[in-house]
Amino acid sequence: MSEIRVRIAPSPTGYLHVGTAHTALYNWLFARKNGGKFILRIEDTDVERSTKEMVDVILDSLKWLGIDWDEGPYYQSERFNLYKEAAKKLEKEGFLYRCYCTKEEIEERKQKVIESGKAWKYDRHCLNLTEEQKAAYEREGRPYALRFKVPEGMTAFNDGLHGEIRRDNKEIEDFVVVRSNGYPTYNFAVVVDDSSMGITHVMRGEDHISNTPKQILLYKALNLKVPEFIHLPLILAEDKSKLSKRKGTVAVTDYRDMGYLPDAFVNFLALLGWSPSTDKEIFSREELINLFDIKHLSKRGAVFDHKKLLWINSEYIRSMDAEKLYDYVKPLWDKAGFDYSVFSHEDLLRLIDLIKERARLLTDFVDSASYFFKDVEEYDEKGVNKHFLNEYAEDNLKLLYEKLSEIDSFEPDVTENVYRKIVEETGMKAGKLIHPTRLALTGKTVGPSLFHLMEFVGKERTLARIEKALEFIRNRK
RNA sequence: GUCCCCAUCGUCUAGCGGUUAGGACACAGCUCUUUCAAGGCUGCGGCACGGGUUCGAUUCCCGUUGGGGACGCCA
Repeated sequence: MSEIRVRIAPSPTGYLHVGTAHTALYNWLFARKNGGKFILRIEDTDVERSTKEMVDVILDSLKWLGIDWDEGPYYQSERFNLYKEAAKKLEKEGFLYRCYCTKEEIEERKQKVIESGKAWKYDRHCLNLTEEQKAAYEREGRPYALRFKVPEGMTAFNDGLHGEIRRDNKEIEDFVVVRSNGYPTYNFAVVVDDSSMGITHVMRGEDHISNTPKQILLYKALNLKVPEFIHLPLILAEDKSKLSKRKGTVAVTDYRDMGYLPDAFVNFLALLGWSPSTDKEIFSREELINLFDIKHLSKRGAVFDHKKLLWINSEYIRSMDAEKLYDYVKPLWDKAGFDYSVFSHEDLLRLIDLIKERARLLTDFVDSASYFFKDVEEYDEKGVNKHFLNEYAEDNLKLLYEKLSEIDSFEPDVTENVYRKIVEETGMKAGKLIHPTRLALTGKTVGPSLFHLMEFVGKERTLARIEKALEFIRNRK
């Protein structure tokens, strides 16, 4: 059997869409599983809308996802000769004809047909031109597009997921192959490229099913080998329609910026429309590659479930070791302007271990951990009412200040011992000491184990913050 | 409107003629606990409908309904 060659062919008219990332991933897994090649091709034949910036974003997104390519990126804009040649050949052999219709002319006729309640299909106006008319148009210097003359008959293919899909050619209009500006259209460029790149399996979204017969017609006209087609179900928005910009976040870079881990994101994407038939949910890349199999693809579109993504992400964060996490977190701390020079690297790692138990997003390492690096600016309002403005908080904090001043080590068992002793001696509930302290030290009512976080806040800052809290309480009373 | 695709808990899914229809997320409750998470336990909840085929259909076939996609000189 010959080598498997697959590709992803994003269009640089926007960011890398999660749907594109999804098909990229499946193609990549398929190639890696079977020792094939994964090729990247940039489909930039739409010169009006394609930009270099988007090419960079797409490349960055793929890299972030850890989806590496073996060949490319190829740019369609650099392969015009191939298309030109193929078009010339097709025209010479009578598969194409020149269409001089303008957009407006077509639109006008289209409207009429639709108003009369019929389905529109290009009316072959230019196929039926007389020689005189053609000559007149040429003399006029009218630009023309090249259309494919769709023959009568039936076009069928065997989809790797859906089985046989057939379509009456009557349903297919004479589609444009080369635009009047000389650029090839998608359907044409794809065929030329997939063929010349030796693509054996075309795995793409099922929104391309309707393009496939057109492409097969072109393969046949060009006398080329037709690849295998596998049409993947789409990723759906909450309302089950195709996921789009309007319906939520679709750019891969946005997920990166929101604090998702690439491995978690890939894990989530992999499970959207494919299942390894096990009870497991968390898979390493290697496992995904080993388990990936077209037989276990789903045919129905899958709703992008943000809650599950979040859960998977938190699973990854919790099980990742601190050193690795540090690489992701450090830039975020820098960006937030945190001064972490008071901590040694080892301390920072232990700090990460402490925070990661409760983190769901990488941004949580900033949002719910600022008190390790910065002074407490404000207190949670509900917490103030509950833990500060009562009959015991002030006295307890005063007492704690005193007792904590007397110890030098702020290791968890030492500080905890201070609290336990007070509890023992006074018989009060530990919570009456712990909750006010937490609020004083962090400004929050939730967070890691108090004695563990206290270790990192340290004696000096702990005492200062208790003092500040006492002042706050006095002012509020 | 025409053509095409799809159909198991709210969501992602396992299932490939005989199962108490399994798991995960979410949700609810309990538990653990210095808070919040995490963890543990429990609960809620599903084969769209109607015909066949068969001793027997979630599973196979047909139809209905529902959802989605494509109908560009976008990709």
